[in-house]
Amino acid sequence: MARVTIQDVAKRATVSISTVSRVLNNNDTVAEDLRERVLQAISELGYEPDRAAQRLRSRKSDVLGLIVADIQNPHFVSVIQGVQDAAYRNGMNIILCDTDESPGRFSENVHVLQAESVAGLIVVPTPSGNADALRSIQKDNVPVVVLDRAVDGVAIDTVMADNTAGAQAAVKHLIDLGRRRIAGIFPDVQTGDERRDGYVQAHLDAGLGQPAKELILTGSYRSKGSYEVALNLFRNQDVDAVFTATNFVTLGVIRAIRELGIAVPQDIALVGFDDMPWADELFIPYTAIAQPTYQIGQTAVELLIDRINNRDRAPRRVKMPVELIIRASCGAQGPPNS
Amino acid sequence: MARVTIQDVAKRATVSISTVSRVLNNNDTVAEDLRERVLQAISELGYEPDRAAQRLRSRKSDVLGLIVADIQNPHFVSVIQGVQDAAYRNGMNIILCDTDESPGRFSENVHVLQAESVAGLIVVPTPSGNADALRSIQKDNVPVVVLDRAVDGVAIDTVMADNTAGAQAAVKHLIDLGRRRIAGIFPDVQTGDERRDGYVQAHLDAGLGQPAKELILTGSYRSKGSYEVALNLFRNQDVDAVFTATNFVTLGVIRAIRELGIAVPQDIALVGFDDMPWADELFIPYTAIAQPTYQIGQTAVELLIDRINNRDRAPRRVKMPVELIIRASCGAQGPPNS
DNA sequence: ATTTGACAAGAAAACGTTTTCTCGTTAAGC
DNA sequence: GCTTAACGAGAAAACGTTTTCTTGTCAAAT
Repeated sequence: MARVTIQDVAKRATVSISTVSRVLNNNDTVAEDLRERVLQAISELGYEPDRAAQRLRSRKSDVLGLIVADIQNPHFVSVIQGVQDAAYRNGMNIILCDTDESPGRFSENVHVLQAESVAGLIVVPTPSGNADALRSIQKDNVPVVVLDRAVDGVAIDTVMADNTAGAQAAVKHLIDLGRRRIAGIFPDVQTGDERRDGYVQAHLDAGLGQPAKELILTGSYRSKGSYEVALNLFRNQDVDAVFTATNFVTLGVIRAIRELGIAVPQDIALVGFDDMPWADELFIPYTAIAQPTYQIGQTAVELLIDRINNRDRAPRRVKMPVELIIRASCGAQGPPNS
Repeated sequence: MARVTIQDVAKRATVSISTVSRVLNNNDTVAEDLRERVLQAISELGYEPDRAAQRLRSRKSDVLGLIVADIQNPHFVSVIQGVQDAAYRNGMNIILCDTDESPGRFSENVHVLQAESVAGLIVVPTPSGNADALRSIQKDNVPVVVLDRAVDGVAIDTVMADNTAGAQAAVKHLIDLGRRRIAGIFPDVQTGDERRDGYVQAHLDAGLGQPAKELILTGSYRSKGSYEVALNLFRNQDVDAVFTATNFVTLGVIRAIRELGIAVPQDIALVGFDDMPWADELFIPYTAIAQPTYQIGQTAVELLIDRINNRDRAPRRVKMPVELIIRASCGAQGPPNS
C-alpha cells in the first residue's frame, strides 16, 4: 500500500516528473502524445497528488478558514452552507471554527488557521471589535473577508445584509398596518445599531417623529436575555407591536408572549429580523425579514478568491438585499403558509 | 514579511536545525542550556512551524475529516460542536463536509478528504449504505469512526444513541398515559429501523400485542414528506397518539396537526425522537427523546484518536443513553418549561 | 591505559511536489 | 546558409520540516 507518487507516474509514462507536473497543472505546453501517456498512467495507477507536498512547494493552500460567531444559530448554518458549496466548486476545502462570540476564541482561531497556512479567511467578528486582530492578519498578507458585521477603521472586504433597509421595511410594514407604539429590541452586536437606524428611519419617514425612548430596548443576542427584556416591556409599557432585530431575540420574545398569554396579532404584532427554517412551526409563525444567508456565504467566497488572486484591489463592501416574508404575526394577509 | 523558518531559529540560537526540531517535538534529550536558547529564539522570532512541511516529512496530519448527513439538521449541528471542541482540545482541526444524504456526495467527500490526507475520518453514512466506500477507506488504512447509523458487515468503530431503548421509553410513556392507538412514523434511514423495533417492543412489553400494521408508517427524513404522511394518517385512521421517530418527521407532523386543527394533547398525544434547541418555542412544544448529541460528537473524536494511535484494537460500538424530556404535547405533568 | 559503549548534537538525507535551469531541436529572419 | 529566438522536455534545485546517519566526547569496563 505504498503511496503512488509522481515518480511512479513518470516512470510508467516514461517521461520526467517535470512533464507529469506540467500535465497536472496544465499551465505549460506539453506534446499531445506525452500528455496522453501521462494521463493514462495517472488513471492506471490511481495517482492523486499529495496536498502537503504541493502546499509546501508551491506555497499556496487549497483550504479556507471560516470563523463564525455561533454555529448553533441557523443564520450561520445557512451561511456555512453557502461558503462550503462555493468553496467546493472552486476546489477548496474549509476549516470551520466557532468563536461563540468570544474575542479570545476569535484570536485563537485566527492563530490556528494561520499556522494551518490557509489561503484566506472568512470571518464573522465578535461583538467587541476584532479590529486589531484583523489588522494583524492583513499585515501578514492573509486575504480576509468579513461577514455580517462591519468593522470600522479597517479597509477590508465585507459582505453583509442591508440591515438598515431591512429594519426599515419591517417597521414600515407595522406602521402601514396601523401600529403606532412599536417597540424595538436590538441585540448588543454591531448589526443591532444598523437595524436600530432603520427602525428610527421608518418612523421619521412616516412622519411620526422620533420613536419613544422607552420603546427602544437592547436585548441579548441570546434568547434568554431578550425574553426577560420582553417580559419587562410587556408588563410596563403600552405597546401594540414589536420589531425584534435578530432571530434569537425573536425567540425570546415569542416565549414571553406565550407565557403572558398575549394575543398575536390582536394585541401585539410581531416582525423579526432573520428568518428561521422552521419559522412556520413556531408557536407564533412570525413575519420576518429574511437575509439571503446562503448567497452571503457564496459571495464571501467569491470575494475571497478574487482577493487571493488580486491582493491589491480596493476593498469592496457588498450589501445584500433582504426580503419581507409575511406570516400570521401581524394580521396582514400574506400567502397562506410561507 | 518573509516567513521565519527553523533555519532562522537555529541560527539565532546558534545550534543546528536538528536541535531545534528536537526541542520542538521534545521526544529526544537535549541539553538544558541549548533548549533554553532555542525556546528563547523561538519566542523572540515568533516562530511557528509550517504545517505543510511537517505533514510532508512526518507523514502525519493534524486534521480530521467530518462528514455529516445534513448540516441544517440541529441534531448534527450539536454533534459537530462536540466533535469540534474535542478535536480542538487534542490540537486537531476538522474539515467539515455535508453529504445532504447523497451517497454520491459521500464518496466524493471521502475522496477529497483522503487527498487532503486527513489523520482520520468521522462519518455519518447516507441511507443507501456506504459499506463499500467504508471498506475501501479502511483498506487504505485511514482510521474511521461511524456516527449515528450503524453499517452492517463492516468491522468499524461506531457511536450512536440507544435508539431502541429511546423509542421504547417514548412509546411506553404514551401507553402509560392511556393511549392505545399509537401511530409511529419512521424515517427512511437506518436509525428508523431500530426505533421501530423499540416502538414494537413497548407494545409487546405492555401486553398489547403487535401494533396495528396501518399505524406503522414510513415518512421521509425531510419534514415535507412526513407532513403528507401525517395528513393522510389523521384523515383516515383512528389514532390517539403519534410517535415521530426523528426531528424533521416531528416538524412535518406538527404542521399537519396545526393545519387540521387537531387538539394536542386532547385528541392526539405526541412524542418525538430528537430534541430541538427551540422545541419550547414550537407551535406544539413536544415531549422528546433527547440524544446526547454533543457527547456523541466528543466520543467519536476520542474513539478516532484512540484508533489513530492503536490501529489494531478491536472495533468498538458505543451506545449512548437517551433521555425523555416532558413537555406539553402529551398532557403529562412535567417541569413547567423544559 | 586502552577499548568500548552511550549519548548528545551536528550533517545530511528524505518527504513529494513545483519551479527554475539547462540543453537540444526547430523555425524564423537576415 | 548562418545566426538567433523560441520552445519543449529533462535535470536539478527548492520548499521547511523530521529522521537517519555520522561524529566526537566522556565515562565505564577490561
